[in-house]
Amino acid sequence: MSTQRRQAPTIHDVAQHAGVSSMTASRVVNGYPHVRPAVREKVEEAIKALGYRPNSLARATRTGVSQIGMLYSNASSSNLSNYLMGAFRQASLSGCQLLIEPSQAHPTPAQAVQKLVDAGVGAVILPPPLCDDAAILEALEKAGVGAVSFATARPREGAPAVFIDDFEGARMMTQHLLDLGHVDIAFVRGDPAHSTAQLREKGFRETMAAAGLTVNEAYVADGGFSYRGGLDAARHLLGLRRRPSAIFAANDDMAAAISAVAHGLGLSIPADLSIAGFDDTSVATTVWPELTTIRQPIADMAASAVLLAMDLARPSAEPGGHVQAQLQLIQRASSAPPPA
Amino acid sequence: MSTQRRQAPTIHDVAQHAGVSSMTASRVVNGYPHVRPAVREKVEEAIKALGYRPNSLARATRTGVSQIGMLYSNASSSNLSNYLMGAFRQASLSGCQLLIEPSQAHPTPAQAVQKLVDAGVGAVILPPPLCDDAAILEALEKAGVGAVSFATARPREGAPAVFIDDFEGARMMTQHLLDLGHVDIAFVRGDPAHSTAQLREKGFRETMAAAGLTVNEAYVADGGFSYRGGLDAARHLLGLRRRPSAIFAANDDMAAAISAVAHGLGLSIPADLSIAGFDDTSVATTVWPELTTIRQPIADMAASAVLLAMDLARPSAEPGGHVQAQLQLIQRASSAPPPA
DNA sequence: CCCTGTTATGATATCGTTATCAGTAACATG
DNA sequence: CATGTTACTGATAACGATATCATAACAGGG
Repeated sequence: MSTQRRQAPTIHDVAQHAGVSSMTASRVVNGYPHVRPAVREKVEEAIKALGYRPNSLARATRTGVSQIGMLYSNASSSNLSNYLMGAFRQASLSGCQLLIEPSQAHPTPAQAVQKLVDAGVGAVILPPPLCDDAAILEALEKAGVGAVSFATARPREGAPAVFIDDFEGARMMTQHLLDLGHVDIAFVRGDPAHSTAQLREKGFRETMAAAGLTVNEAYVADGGFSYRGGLDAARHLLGLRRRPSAIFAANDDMAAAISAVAHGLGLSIPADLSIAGFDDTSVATTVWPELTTIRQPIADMAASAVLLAMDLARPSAEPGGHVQAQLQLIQRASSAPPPA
Repeated sequence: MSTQRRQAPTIHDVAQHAGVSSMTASRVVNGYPHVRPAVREKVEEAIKALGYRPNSLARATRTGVSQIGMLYSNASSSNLSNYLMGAFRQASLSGCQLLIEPSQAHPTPAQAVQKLVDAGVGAVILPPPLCDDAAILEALEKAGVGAVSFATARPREGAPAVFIDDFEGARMMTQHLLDLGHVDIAFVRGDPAHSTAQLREKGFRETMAAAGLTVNEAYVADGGFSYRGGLDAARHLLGLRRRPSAIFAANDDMAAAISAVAHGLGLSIPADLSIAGFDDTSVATTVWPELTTIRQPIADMAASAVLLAMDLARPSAEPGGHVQAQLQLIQRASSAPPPA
């Protein structure tokens, strides 16, 4: 019978409790100036006492923050949950409404963008490869809708973007394998059409060179970023007379495929072969042993993208900044020193 | 310079355009009765002409729909993006605010729930195994906060729940393999502590029995729902003197592991061995060949859960209903008739 | 003392929507 | 014809928050 639902306290309750007007309470909540320290403290106590939390929906109606459009493509599907999670969490906090649109649900990406524009969004977030699509960017500019590039390999000057340093990530992983003592390191590259793939390969090659090692070209295989391609690459690399002691794949899907082939050949991971991936998608912790990989803070990046998009949606839209996310080397069980 | 941002039309614009009051327009938008057909039509034309879309945030402030809490656990991580996507999309449409909380970020799940209660949510959505946790349910009832069970194997009477029929899913898949002509069908079961795992095994056994086949107990292996467990199960099953012609794994992770082992043994899939999974998680389309599996409409289920939770959060909360989602057999390249 | 300016606070209007209630018109009933 | 009883419609007031403007208090300069 104790089903009395606690009504969430409003800013008026806080104001009354503190003996001030709701406007003053609002100023305290938002950290605005022109409030005497004594009053500020009194309001803060009231907030604490009542457990007040601002209602971001109501706030948004008044401040008029418009809707933010967000596209997603199947390509990033393995990281999709993190992408969505980070974006939605931030949207909730900031009280903005997120319209998500799967770009593959439309004949062309441009139509997906158009749908969002028609829905009245104030800005859109574009993941690759849409963020590098000149036609889409032009259409958005024409409609007066700002765009935030997400995880683009080539941030545009003067346009807001959130991205990682693929080169640096590949460098970190290559260095990790070198530090373990590996010398015969193979690389499975992604789809060379993606600038991301090029940067990762460059990071690998330059780090090897910096260590004074020459890259054996037989040790560089194409994997096209897919599991299927990874299978083929692994069969080639592990069938060589002189096997590499470590394989660095440009993404986790390919690394998982390499793991499968290695298992099949009776190789023990990581005792006989070290494997490294990139992205830290769910497959990295699904396969056994779990993959050493490079994690991108996708959720944080998505949250940043939402904030940038909200800035962009304001009438006083400034060019907006760039946010570069920090990468992290996640060392798991798939990498170890080479066999003696 | 064409940066004029289109102000989204409001219901007042619609009303003015149609020559009625905004209240009448609101009634039309919400499908309420007591509007003359002629007027209704006029308003609908205005809506179309102006491209009006209701502002769900503003709507929510007035209707006072509170926040909905949503927990998630790593267990369902492979379907996490669909879970989040469906929930957030519905929350956006309904203008409710979703607070998501990773249960593994707290020492005990009960603390995660408490955090949501303290935040003032009107109801929470509980995925397994939390939805079957008596202590948590009791704590929620005490706090006067309703709970919606998500994907529970045992929907509680009188409590809202969204679920699938695991038995039926296993039956569908087993029947699919039988229809292809398989007789020697092996089964890799999940963690027997999960009621889901039990139901799936039961579905397999009863369908085999219904076809007049006795299940060879050597063909039933434990996989514990993990890739690692799937590897062991596959080594056992594929090492038998008389190999099964098809293996049905109780989830996709285990099926992927079976695929990896089969590749290693030089078996061709599906020519030499058919493999079937369950859940249709991302790994099902990552591995090659892609897995035949059972898809749960997780996104739709999550959307239903949000709607149930919103009903529950209303002061006039009714016991709330049960929603059983439809399963779908997804036939991909990993299953085919047995070798001649 | 007035004048001007700054800082702190509150009153009021407003965001886009819906709940509530009052009012009108039409129609049926006695 | 008087009198309900409906079906319809709109005016007004909320929801919870902030923007804007007005006001009060106090300071310093003339």
